[in-house]
Formats: sequence, structure tokens, C-alpha cells
Amino acid sequence: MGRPTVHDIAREAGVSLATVDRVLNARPGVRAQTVERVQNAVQRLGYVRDTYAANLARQREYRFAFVLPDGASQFVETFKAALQEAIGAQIGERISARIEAVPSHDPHAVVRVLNALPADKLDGVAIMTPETPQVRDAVARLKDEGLPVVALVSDLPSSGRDHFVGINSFQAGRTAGVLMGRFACAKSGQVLVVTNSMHARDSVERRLGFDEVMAETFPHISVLPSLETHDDPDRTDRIIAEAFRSNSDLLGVYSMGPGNVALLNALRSTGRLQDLVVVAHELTPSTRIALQDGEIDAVINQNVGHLVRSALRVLRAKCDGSEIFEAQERIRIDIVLRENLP
Amino acid sequence: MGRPTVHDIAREAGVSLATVDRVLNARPGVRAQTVERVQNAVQRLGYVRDTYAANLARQREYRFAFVLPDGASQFVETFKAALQEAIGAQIGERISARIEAVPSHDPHAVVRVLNALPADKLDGVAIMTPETPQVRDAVARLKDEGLPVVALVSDLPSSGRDHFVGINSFQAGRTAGVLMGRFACAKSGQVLVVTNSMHARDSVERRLGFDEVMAETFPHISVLPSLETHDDPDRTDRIIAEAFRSNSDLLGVYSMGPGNVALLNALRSTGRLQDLVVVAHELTPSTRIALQDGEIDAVINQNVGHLVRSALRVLRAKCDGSEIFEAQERIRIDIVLRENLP
DNA sequence: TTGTAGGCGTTATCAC
DNA sequence: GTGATAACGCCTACAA
Repeated sequence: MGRPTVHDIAREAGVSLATVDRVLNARPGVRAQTVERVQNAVQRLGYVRDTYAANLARQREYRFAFVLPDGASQFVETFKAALQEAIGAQIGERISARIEAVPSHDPHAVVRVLNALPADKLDGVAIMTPETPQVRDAVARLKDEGLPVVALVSDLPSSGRDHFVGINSFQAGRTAGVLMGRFACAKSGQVLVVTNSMHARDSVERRLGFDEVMAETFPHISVLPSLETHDDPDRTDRIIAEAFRSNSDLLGVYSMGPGNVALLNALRSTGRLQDLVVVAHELTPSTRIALQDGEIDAVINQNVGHLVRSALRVLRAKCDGSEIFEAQERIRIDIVLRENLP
Repeated sequence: MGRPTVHDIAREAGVSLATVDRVLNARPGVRAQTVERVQNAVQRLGYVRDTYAANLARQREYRFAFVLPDGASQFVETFKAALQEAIGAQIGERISARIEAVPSHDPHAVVRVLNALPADKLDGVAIMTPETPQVRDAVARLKDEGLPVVALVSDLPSSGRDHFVGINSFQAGRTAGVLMGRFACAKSGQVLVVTNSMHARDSVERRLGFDEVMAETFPHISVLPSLETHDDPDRTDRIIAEAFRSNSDLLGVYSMGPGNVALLNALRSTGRLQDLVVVAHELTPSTRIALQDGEIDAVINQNVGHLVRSALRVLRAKCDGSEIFEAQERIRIDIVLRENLP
């Protein structure tokens, strides 16, 4: 015969189905002695609950909210598409997800949105937002209301979030560094580092990892101070032009943040893009094309499909109080070259 | 109210549950007219079947067989471990998998095992085996008996397998090539290519991809003919020593096949391992250590966890006749360096 | 503190 | 051809 069921447990323990259920779900109103008997039966028979049958009976619905940066980020757009796709697929069964767009550079706006989330109409929240003290407090409130919270892409380590879905930025920076160094071969010269803002925690960590590798392994290359674009194309053009004026031996560019469209445009207008080693983050329509055209040499990527599915699985597991399957939830640091473009 | 159920369909179409079920599962014994009415109702209400409830009622069990090479391959061992892990986890719910070890270099033995599979006690088969005409016929037989078959890691394109779970070997070879070329910088010299046997389809394809990139982009590097180790450590030592004797400017080694333990040992005894650019396939305990020690520069990998889960999901989908979620089943060509080791 | 009975959405076995 | 009716494994009133 197949797996043992609650019926088997009930028979084995000499109690009724309802009592078994109460014990399995740790509900009160059962004598300690009876609890013991049931648990013994569970042990003996090796019972494991059929989650799907349980969800069916429970009419379980998972209502999640995804708090994502608004604005025209290709990465976020790609992420949203992957979310829609996953919700429509098998993995999205019984899951509904609302997307809350927040102006992520405005911590107060972020907090306003987080505080406005209707905790009683939700079963979990995924947040992709820079870490600020205000955000930390808002997350604490959500958790107080009993909601599982996962941090997406950018971690919120001191917020008490239940889980982080994303890659280690420091390692990602190291990976970018080693590609930069090896692709530049033994040449000496300077490398430009660009991001939208060094207030973003992941930019800081990526920079740290990048610098570490460059100092360790490629001391003949000097890494210039981080340039901040502030998500402004005009400013991007200006600082890039200026950087090319003041540095004679530029070997490469490390783009740590979003905004690759504007950066690539600025680099194109210097006329030197083809000679540079360019390493960027996140595979989006624009970085994909730039890879294909040989403008970008390597992209460090976190697979958005994987991010989405991992967030959904983890949130569901937290709701059910079940274990997560670590191996499946580890997001890889993908290295994408033209030849292994998915 | 929530999603429409079979009850809603029955009411809407003015028929009974049983009839709805017959139509949904394409069973005979329903008037064309009635079929139509039900299908209209399905359309109108946007019904989509609850797979889990269905499986519950059906008492569905998925009994799969995995036909894997025997012998001491670290890759296969890693794969088996991942399989066990997945079976124990959420994704393995209702799935049982038996592993059949075959001496994969012996086509007749492979076929004997395939033919001995009890088709009536199985719901699907995954096969990791080199392609031979005999294997092709055996797969055809399995399919005749109604079993879904997926090819694992090494494709069986002309066998009528339902699906291939793995990476494109040609692209993988190109990826290895570009890493080799760029990591070797502008130096000219020779590159050694090693595999266990050029009878393996993936070795041939990898070689093709590798050669293409080298010829296109790195013409100053000459790629030597493939050396075959025949899975024999002694032979490996000999051919490597010989290769080092006859080539004065060796820049690197591309290891296309399994057997990295023996190959690394042979390379170590030349005393020149540290200076070479080494690119290998598959992340296993030994390649992992070699990466960490700087002996291997890059590993081209297919994530075994992903392979296993994909095979399980695809087989299940084929059993259910349901769609597969392409995006999730595309196995990535991972590039693993020391810095992004998972 | 415990048990009974019914229901979740689907399928399967009977009759009619 | 079609329709009741009872499963599947679990949960939850409500009753005892």
C-alpha cells in the first residue's frame, strides 16, 4: 500500500481523525498524553502530510504583494514579465500577486506604500528596495502583523526579513573584477566604475568585491573612483566625456548599477567603446544586444525567472511553515558572454 | 467567488459532473453536441483544471526510471545525489524513481537494460546514454508502449524522445573556446583538447563549437587534434606526457569530457599546470577543488539540480499531457570561475 | 477533551 | 449517452 494517511494514524493511535488533525496542526485542546500517542503513530508509520490535499481542503489562497521600484528600469520590467509568466504557470497555482510600484529613491514614499499594505488581505510580501532605517521599521511592522517578508535582489539584513532572494553582491563584484582583469590581459591602464548611486547597498558591496580582486590580482590596473549617474542621461554623457578626457589609458568600464542604456550611449559617443572591456550587470534587452554586438564583453546576471520562482516558493513555504529546499533557492551568479546567451 | 469548478461547468452546460469529466478528459461516449456545449461553458467561464485535486482523485503516482551510466563518474554521482534530494523534496511529491545503472560504453548492455524495463510498471523514463542505432530502437519501443522518454545531458535526437534536458553542446564548446582564447590573451601557441572518447556525441559537438570560435577569433592559437583517454588513467598519463614533449608552446588545455581527476593528475606531473589555461566541463568535487586552487581557470557547467528537477517536471507534464513551462526548463550554460563558485 | 459529518475539486464506478 | 454517488487525503464546523 501507499503512503500512510491521517486515517492510518488515527487507527494506529486509537483516536479520531479530528484529533489527529489537531495534533498535526498543533492546535490546542488535546491532552498531552493523546498528543504523544498520535506523534508516536506518526513516527512509526512515517507519515508525511500531503500538502496539496491539505491546501485543497483548506481552500488555501496565497495573496502576495511585490513591492518594486517604479520608473523605467529594464531589469524591473523583465522581472515583472517573469512574475506574470510564473503566476500563470504551474508554480503560480493558488497564488495571486499584486505589484506595488514605489519611487524607490524616496524612502518616505517607500515607507508609505509599505505601511499602506493591507496586512489582513495579504499572506506575504516581497520587497525590492534600498535599505533605509525607515524601510527596516516598516518591515518590522509587517512581520509583527504576522506576514512573511522576503527581500529581493537587494538584501535588508537588519530588518528581520525571513529570507533573501538574490545573489551575494560582494561575490558578484569579485566575479566582475576577475573578468575585467583577465579580459584586459596584461595591459596596464585605468578602469572606470559607474553606477547610478553609491547609496545603493549592492553598488557599495560590488565595488568592494571588485576592488579586492583588482588589488590582489591585477595591480597593474588602477580602478578609478565610482562615477554616479543619478539616473540622468545628460549627466551620464558629461561625466563619461570628462572621464575620457582626463584618463589617457582607459582599458575598461565596470557598470555596477542599472541604467546601461544611457551609459552605453555615452560610451558610444566617445567612439572608443569597441576597444574597451565592458562588464555590466543584469541581462536585459539592451545589455543583450550590446553583448551580441561585442560592445559589452560580459554580463553578470541573476536569472529573473529564478528570482521570481524562488520568491514565490519561499513565501509559500513560510506561509505553510514548511522547510525550504535550499539547493533550489540558491540564486547563481551567472556569467553571460555572447556565446552562452540564453 | 474564486475559480470556476467542474460544478460550475456542469450547471452552465446543463449536464452532470460525469459528463463534464468525460469531455475534459476526452473520453468517449458523449454526443458531439454535448461535447460542444461543455466546451463552450469551459470557454465562457474560463475554467482551468486544478491539477492537484485531479491528482488526488486519480491517486496519481509517477513511477520513473533513470537510466544512468555506471562506473565512477563524479558527475553521475553528483547527479544521483541531486535526484535523491529532489525526490525527497516538494517537487518529488508523488514521484518514485528507480535508477538503472548501465555500462554505457557497451551499446548492447544498454539496450538490454532498456528492453528489460517493465513498461507496465513505469510512467516515464529518463536516459543518459550515448546515442547508438540500438538505443534509438529501444527508445522507439518504449514510446510504442506509451512511455514518455526524455534524453538527459546527451541528446538522442533521432530516437523520437519527447524532450531533451541538457545544454547545447555546440554552444558549450563555443563558450569554452572564447574563454580559452581570451584568458590566453594574445599569446600564440597550441591548445590541447582532451576527452575520453570522440564517439560521444557531445564531445564531437563541443569540439566543433570550440574550433569554430578559435578559428574565427583566435587564429594565432592552433588547436591540436583531440586526445582520447578511453577512461584509462595510465593511458592519460602517457598521452599527456607525449603531448608536452611534442609541443613547445602549449598555452592551454580544453577538457571536453569526464575523467578530470585522471587528467588533472597527468597535468600535475608535467609541472606546468599552473601556467596553462585550463577549461573543463562539469562542476564536481574535483573540478571544484581545482578551480579553488587555480589549476582550472573555468568550468562550463550544467547545474545537476536543475537537470534533475527539469527532467522530473517534464516527465510529469508528459504524463499529464500538460504544457511545459519552457522558460523554466531551459538549462543554462553556466560559466563557473573561482569567484562565482556556488 | 474528543468525535462525527460534510466539504474542498476532481475522478471513477456504477446504474439507468 | 448520461447521471448519481462515492471516493482521494485533509480540514473544520459543530456536537457530544
